[in-house]
Amino acid sequence: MPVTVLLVDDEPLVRAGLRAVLEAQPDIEVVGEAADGASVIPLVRRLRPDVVAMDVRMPLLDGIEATRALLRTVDEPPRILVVTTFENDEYVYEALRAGADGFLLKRARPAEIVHAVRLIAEGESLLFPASVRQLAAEYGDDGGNRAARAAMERAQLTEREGEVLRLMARGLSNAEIAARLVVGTETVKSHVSAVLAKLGARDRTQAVIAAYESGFVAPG
Amino acid sequence: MPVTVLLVDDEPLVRAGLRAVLEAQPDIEVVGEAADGASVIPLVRRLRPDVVAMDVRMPLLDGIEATRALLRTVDEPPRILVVTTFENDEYVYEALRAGADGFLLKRARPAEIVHAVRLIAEGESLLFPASVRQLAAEYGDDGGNRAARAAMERAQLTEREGEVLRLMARGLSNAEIAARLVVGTETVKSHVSAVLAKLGARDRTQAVIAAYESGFVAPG
DNA sequence: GATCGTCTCCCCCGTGCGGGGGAGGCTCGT
DNA sequence: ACGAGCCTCCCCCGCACGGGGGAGACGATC
Repeated sequence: MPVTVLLVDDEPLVRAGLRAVLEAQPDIEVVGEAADGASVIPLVRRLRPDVVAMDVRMPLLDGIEATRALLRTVDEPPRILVVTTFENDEYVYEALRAGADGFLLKRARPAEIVHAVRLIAEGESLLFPASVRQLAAEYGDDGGNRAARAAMERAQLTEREGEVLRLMARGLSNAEIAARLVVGTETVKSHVSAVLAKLGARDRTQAVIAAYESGFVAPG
Repeated sequence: MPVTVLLVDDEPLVRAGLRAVLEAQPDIEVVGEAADGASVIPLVRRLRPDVVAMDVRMPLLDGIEATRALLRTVDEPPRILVVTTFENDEYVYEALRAGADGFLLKRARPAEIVHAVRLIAEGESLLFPASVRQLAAEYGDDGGNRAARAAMERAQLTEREGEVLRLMARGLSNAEIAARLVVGTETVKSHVSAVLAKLGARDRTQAVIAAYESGFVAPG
């Protein structure tokens, strides 16, 4: 059975584009569309899609609130893929925090969009804004430093959060990080939580993966 | 204050070599030597070293038993760095399982030995047999495939364990891995535990780091 | 002076994780 | 036929982890 998708975006053009891209796949079926966040809940109840591809910025009810509403009011809620125009959209982090499962740039290539929908449908998380990896590619992966710095800015990690992520990527526990930074473990937990939210990671392992994949830390 | 080290090895030559290498560092001090595992406990009680560099294969009491004994009978036990001649020494995994904090090949370069002692003293774990990284370097890092395969053999991961590690390195939880492999979560836990033990990793995060560092999985 | 962001620390709470055991079935090699 | 290794699943258990809140202190910015 195919993956069923509900498209939610205020721009018809975007909906049409997504539909075209997704319907080209034999295993993906677009079962409905909505133009604002408020229409989503009843549509989801009726259509029961596997995945909701949802814009963050919409009239009536934005993607964040719609995500919260879905997860709160619908049992067995669909997986939620947040779609956005802007690379550095803080609303996206809000949405991820609200329970969205993934992140997608509208300018992504069709193959990436399809890939994202499939991954989400499989129950996995897109753990890092695709933009970051793109960014690393754009910079030609010159060894990681420029790309890492840019990725940092993209994810808007503070200096302290960056330190913590680096230590996480060396395998340290919260307690060890606390000792190293000479602060309390509760403080470290705060920073770790902030890092996870900003990277869209579910746990420290995913955060470390993101650190490697983005070039924020380099292997070897 | 310097890092104090106790050397435990049945070969005087090895002890002398370690002493020479370590004493060359201003911040490291060798405070004692022992030729067998049985002598270790009283020496540790008296000298209270920060780090014990211990051979695995020794007369009277081997490194594994000595490690267990130390951790069981001494309060505030020292950090334990396991030293071995053979790259693929299953005794080492036993020792790590018994509570040793790190792993070191006798043929390692002086700088690596010093680095290992410092890391251990800082309270961190050497999470992956240094041999694996060396190995990756030996193979010239040809993209990771040959090195990864060799690293696999080095760590003696079974096929299933390799699959599990790969999924861990994609950020999947135990439950997600179980779903993916169509087995129970308890089974996945078994495999994960095996992977952690074989890699000398403390948790899945360290295992994933090891996977990246060894080239077992490639970023990008 | 007020506001914002960062860093620091605190509470409660559920649960996924990992260690410690064990055990049965399977294939393979001898 | 037997053991070895692997895969599978089970038990109990403690704890680090991560989410959800909140709050005070400081500096920069407005």
